[in-house]
Amino acid sequence: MSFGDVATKADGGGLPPNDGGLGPLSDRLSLGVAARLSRYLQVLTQARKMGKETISSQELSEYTHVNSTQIRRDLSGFGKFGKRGVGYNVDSLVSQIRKILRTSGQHNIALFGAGHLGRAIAGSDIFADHGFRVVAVFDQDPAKIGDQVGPAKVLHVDDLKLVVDEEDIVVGVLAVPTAAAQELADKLVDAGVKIIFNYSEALLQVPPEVTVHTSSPAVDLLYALYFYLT
Amino acid sequence: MSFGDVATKADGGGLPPNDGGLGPLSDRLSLGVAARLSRYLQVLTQARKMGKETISSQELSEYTHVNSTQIRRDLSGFGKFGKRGVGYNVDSLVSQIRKILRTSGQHNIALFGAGHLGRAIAGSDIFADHGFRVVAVFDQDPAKIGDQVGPAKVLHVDDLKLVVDEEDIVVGVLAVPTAAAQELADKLVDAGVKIIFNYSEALLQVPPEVTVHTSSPAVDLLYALYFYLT
DNA sequence: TAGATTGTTAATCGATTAACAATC
DNA sequence: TAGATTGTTAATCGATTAACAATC
Repeated sequence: MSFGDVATKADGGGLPPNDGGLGPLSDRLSLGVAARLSRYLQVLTQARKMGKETISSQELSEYTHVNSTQIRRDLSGFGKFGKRGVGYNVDSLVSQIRKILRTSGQHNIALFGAGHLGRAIAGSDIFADHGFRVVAVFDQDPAKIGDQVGPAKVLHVDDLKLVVDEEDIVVGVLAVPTAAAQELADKLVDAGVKIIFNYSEALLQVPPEVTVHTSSPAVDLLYALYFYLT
Repeated sequence: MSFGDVATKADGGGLPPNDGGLGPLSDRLSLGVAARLSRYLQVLTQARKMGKETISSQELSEYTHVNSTQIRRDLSGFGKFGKRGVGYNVDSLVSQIRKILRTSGQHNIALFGAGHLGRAIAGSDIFADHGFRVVAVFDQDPAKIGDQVGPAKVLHVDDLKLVVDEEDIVVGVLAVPTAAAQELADKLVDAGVKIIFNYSEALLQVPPEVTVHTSSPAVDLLYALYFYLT
């Protein structure tokens, strides 16, 4: 899909071969690099919360399951962030990676569904720690409208378009039953959201310019289980 | 960086050339293959629920973001599951992949945390659809003990070891605050759980024989956002 | 048949790994 | 210094992709 196309474009055909790994010429990271950098960021953010000041590629490797050589390689492509014999400064590495991923700022998200899952999401730090703010919660149940959910009040779906516009919302999170997901995805698309984070099991149909990410804990479990069983 | 040598080796190696891709000789799947097969399974399971009888590699590709050629390649390594001009039978592909992943049976899981997230997990089909059954829920809050959460009643932590033994539980899910996660992970390890699914942000320390998977929705969002922003 | 889609080949690209000099 | 860890090279392996004959 849209991701597939990105991959082919990533390092465009016949570019100058002397450009090391990732010079400033290539304006877009490869899918793999972007995914791994995001992963490092997660661990670094938490390590910082725990008061850790430096971290080695070996430690990062243990938490991310990414080979330590590759971590050093990924990072050294953008600068010499580490100190030999010491490791990487957690704070400064967080800023560097945020800069590389261009996600230094705050991003507003709209959440659909004020059930258990929606409340869990709105009340957690998981998104907040990475600069995502739940600025609006919607639910189709009229009884829930006005409820306080995390930092926001539950709004009526009819207000969606207005809020997306006003709050400059790019990401929509679907924490609703599978049966309702497609209908609400359509509304999110219609309102102008570009990224949909789907916590239902529905296989969503969206236009090509919209990216869907479906959460799949069971898939991860199956995968882990396979390696346990063999 | 051009490796002309690779080309010469491609067919030059002295190995039996007729062993297709993945004969029965290789007893363990590579990480990548196992991950992708799990992914296909998720989509197939949902497609089946929706009444779909056949699916093409192209359709699977759209939902999984895996290249369609690679899907055909992954599958053809284990047998000729598809029908040219038609696609794959959803039902039979589900069984085949389950067989390959050796996850055809039921697996019991223990859930820690009877808050919003715990209740959302216990009440959803996400795990159930893939053969995972929440057989026990634990919480440290005495007030919650005895509560009905999804299909199970909330138990006291002291019963953990007993239940893990009796119910043959291999997987533990942590849906608890970050501050409590390490302590409970220790208890799960002590009780004999081999796979921990961590929904907190804690960086868990566990012995090498235990696998930790930390859920990271924000990481996935950062990643998606990068490609939207660039 | 005619259209669609698999199974497979061949080529290229990116990931992985070991090893080690540089250096904090 | 001595120990640790980065930054980097070189080699191999697996993933990705286009293309197309086979065949339903």
